[in-house]
Amino acid sequence: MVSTSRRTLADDIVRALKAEIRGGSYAPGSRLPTEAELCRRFGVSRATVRGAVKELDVLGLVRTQHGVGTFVTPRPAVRDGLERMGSITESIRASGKIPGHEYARRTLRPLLPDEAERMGVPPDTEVLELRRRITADGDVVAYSYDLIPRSLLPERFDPEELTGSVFAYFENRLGIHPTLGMAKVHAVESVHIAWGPDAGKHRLFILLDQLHYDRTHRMLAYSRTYFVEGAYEFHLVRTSD
Amino acid sequence: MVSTSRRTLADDIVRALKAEIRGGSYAPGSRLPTEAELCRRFGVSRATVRGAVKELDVLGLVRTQHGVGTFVTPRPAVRDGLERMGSITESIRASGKIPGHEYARRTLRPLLPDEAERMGVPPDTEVLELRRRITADGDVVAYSYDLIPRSLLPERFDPEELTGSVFAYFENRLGIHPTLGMAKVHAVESVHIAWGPDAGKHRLFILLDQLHYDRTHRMLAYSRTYFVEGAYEFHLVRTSD
DNA sequence: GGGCGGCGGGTTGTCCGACAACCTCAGGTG
DNA sequence: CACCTGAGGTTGTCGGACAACCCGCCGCCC
Repeated sequence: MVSTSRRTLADDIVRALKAEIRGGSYAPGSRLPTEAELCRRFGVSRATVRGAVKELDVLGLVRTQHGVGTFVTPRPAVRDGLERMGSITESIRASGKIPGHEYARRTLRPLLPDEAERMGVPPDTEVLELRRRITADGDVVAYSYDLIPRSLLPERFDPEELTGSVFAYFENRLGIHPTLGMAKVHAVESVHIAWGPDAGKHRLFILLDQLHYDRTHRMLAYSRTYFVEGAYEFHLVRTSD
Repeated sequence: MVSTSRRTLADDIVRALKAEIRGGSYAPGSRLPTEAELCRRFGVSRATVRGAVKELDVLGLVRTQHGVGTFVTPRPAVRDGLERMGSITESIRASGKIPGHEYARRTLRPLLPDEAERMGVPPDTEVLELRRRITADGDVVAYSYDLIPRSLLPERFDPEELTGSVFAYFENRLGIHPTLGMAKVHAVESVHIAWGPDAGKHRLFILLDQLHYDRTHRMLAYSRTYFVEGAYEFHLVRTSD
């Protein structure tokens, strides 16, 4: 959950209810069990249940009504969008296609001064530079350019072992969980971005110029991802108070 | 806040603390007063305070640590981005520039079948069609195209009274609060979008193809906003659990 | 002197029981 | 039929208590 510590009882309940809601156990708009019932079911006090429900409320999964009950919010068709941090690979797989990665460059080099400033790290930091293409069912979806601080990588790091999703590598190999991304969005038209067999074929892109952090605000990576216009569905859920 | 009802005590506390945090009353990373202190200060029970702090936690404004305290999260420079629903006008003003609106069309007409399907309303719905340019210090920032159901507008509606921000019109004149937007993002290259004095000058845009809702999921508007690439800083804060 | 461990105070997490505020709906009343 | 009233159920708030946890102090031991 949001807090830093281990796992609290409320967290467990949040996870359980999240899974049920997303899994469709409750029809959209239907009532959640009352707090008293949830107490019995999870064997915790009402204070704990209230904490969990409060979180689901703030997250927008449910809505509470004083004196009535709490209801699962009828979500529009698209659940998560661009505002949700997540692996591109994963979202491709979710759309029923098979993701692929083709690496063109995996080299260690010192950071240039302007890059260091953009990333907010010392100028002499050593980074791993990646260039790759991300594909879905063989079609190029995005051209990506990433810089990852050497200090995050294992002592004995072999660039060859980085073959698939960078996101998955962080999660599974390094035990690092990217949870925050700060991106700038641009429309880009250029024939110099695409390379490989499709060089020059794509020329219109959505650029995500992005800094990645974990929950402690440690800088994890700087990436520029050029999504081929039309090849990737970009959704965005926007909210206000 | 998130819940539907009036205003709860916890809501008031959330607002007060939000204002203080955003206003910089607490240094980033510093401690929030303890729950006990907040109880005394607001004259409420700990249950209420905990509800408020929980919300701030989930919203990412603070972070609680069991046995230590709760701390305001050190926010990166950019606070809100594209994922935050809000008036374009407002964000222009926030950047220190003066927003302007130039309307080219304000007409009532019935909806076309494909538009109706996209908006999820009956095919014969009458809508107000708007075409306008949004400027900052006189420079065009975006070309916008909006459709608003006639049923939301006052009985006696004069198109001429809609002169500035549509967002502000909703809030102030109609008492309607847009809180949710579902957008598709595209990169667009075309010479046929810009009109007026700058016709043909702009040809690269970021398109936000968006449906607006209020908190009860009532459809408020369908809009296509073409942001002139480079004229508007697009930030996006992405998060995961 | 330096390192280790325990202890105490402070803070958040959870529990319990109770009441207030609020909504719904059935039934009565005019 | 319209309106009021009340009972019952649900969330919001209250008060007090204890558990789990973190930190720093202090004394003990080597």
